[in-house]
Amino acid sequence: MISEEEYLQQYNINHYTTPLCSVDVVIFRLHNQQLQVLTCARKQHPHIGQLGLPGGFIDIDQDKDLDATAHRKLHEKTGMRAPYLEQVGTVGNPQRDPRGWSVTVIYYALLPGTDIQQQTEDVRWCNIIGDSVTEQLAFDHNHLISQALERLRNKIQYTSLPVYLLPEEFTLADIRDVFAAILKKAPPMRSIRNRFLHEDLLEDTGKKRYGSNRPAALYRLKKTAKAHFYNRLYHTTQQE
Amino acid sequence: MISEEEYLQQYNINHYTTPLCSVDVVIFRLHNQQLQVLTCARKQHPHIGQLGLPGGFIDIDQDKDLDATAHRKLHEKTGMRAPYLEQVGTVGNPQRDPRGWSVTVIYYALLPGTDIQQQTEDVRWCNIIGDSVTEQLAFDHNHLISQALERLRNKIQYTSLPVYLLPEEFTLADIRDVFAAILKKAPPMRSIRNRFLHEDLLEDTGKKRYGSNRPAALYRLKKTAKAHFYNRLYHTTQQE
DNA sequence: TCAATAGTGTCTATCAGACAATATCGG
DNA sequence: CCGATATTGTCTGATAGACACTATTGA
Repeated sequence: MISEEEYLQQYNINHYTTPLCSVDVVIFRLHNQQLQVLTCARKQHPHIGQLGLPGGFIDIDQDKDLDATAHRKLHEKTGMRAPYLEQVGTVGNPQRDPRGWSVTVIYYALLPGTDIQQQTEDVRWCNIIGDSVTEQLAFDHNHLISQALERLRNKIQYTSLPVYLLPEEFTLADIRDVFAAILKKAPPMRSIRNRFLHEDLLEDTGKKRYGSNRPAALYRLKKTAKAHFYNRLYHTTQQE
Repeated sequence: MISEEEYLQQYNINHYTTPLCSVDVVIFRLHNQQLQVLTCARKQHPHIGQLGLPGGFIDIDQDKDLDATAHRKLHEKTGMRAPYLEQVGTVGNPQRDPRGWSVTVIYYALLPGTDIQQQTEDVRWCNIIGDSVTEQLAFDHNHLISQALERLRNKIQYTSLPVYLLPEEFTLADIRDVFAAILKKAPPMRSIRNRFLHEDLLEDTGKKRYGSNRPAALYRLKKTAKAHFYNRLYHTTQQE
């Protein structure tokens, strides 16, 4: 029996058959009331040229942990730091990648909403229709989007996540519109109001948004605010 | 530029530096009102001889997906199929394994409670004290237990999971005791009763458990019952 | 009978939601 | 003024929980 020192000295991961291991990030944003996911054209085999999620292999030298890998992928494609990033889960099987048994850790991120067309370089924002995007993505990326979306649809019902999809200043009706965009239905304004104003979560900017109606108060997330968890679900927005 | 066929033909995962990838399972049970986790002595380097979670590498030839790996590990160590198994998340960093950057997918399982000592072969049931076991486990396995336990502590507050830690027939007071064992506090019996009997989840066996007091009705999970999600938390058991 | 635990009745608190009433803008 | 949307007031319903009361066993 050899010692642990000797074992580690001799150990070479490349002598073993291990699965591929990657990280994929589902980046959501709202664009003109439409929920979108960022995709980019693949520059390498397999599925070269096809759209896919930002993601790929862990950089053994650079990434200090899995979250760092996800942050890095996000930053490479958007140049931004996301106000919300969360791990969804991990899928692994021999079919999802033609190179063999492969494992990928799924993250999702929420970016502040925007009405501005930017459409930079090689990235493309795809509309969410149903439970994924309509484009045929590389690997099982359509399915990964479904999983992230399912988490998002559940989680907005008992957390303050909707505000992370909005610009810095927003009205309560904007929150309702986030629900409508993501769930195709929204809780009544009374309920949204009760919830989001009751907690010490938002602050009134004092500013108003004007239209041809009574102006709406503009709120902003408090600097100290963390993602907030409520202890009930809405009734009107539950899936059955 | 080569074709995808050529690329795949030439592709050999062993030419790349990829992280280690494993699955670890945190198997919970209740034993005499004490929450326990199954550990086993490691038979190989690294940390040979030390206690660790059941788990290890994916069997590329045998496992059809990650869940299958988790089920296999569970079955190898317990000879049982768990009534509840769920993926918790995935951790990865260069420190957790002396062989290098490593990723592990954490699962947890709930086994029916038992008062019987079995203590077979090489496995050992460790008591949960605080947020992990007191034994010093291999790798970061104490920390993996904490993560699984945190999920369990949250999830029993809005689901029917407590029943998966009980034997086939149980009383409502047994459910309360599950809460007490896991959270060190329990919701009032009135609330447990309201919740578990209101849904179409349990059925009365007609049998009673006798003691030196009024006998308690024995219930059983309906065959058709899936894990049930309630839409509120208990108030008295929330962490703050 | 008593001790002990099971189970019920009833009232309160919290919060989602229905719905009506009122407020404030542009035009 | 009117139409539109914001905001408030008030009542109802669901359900957790407090608490007192009743039920049923063994000793």
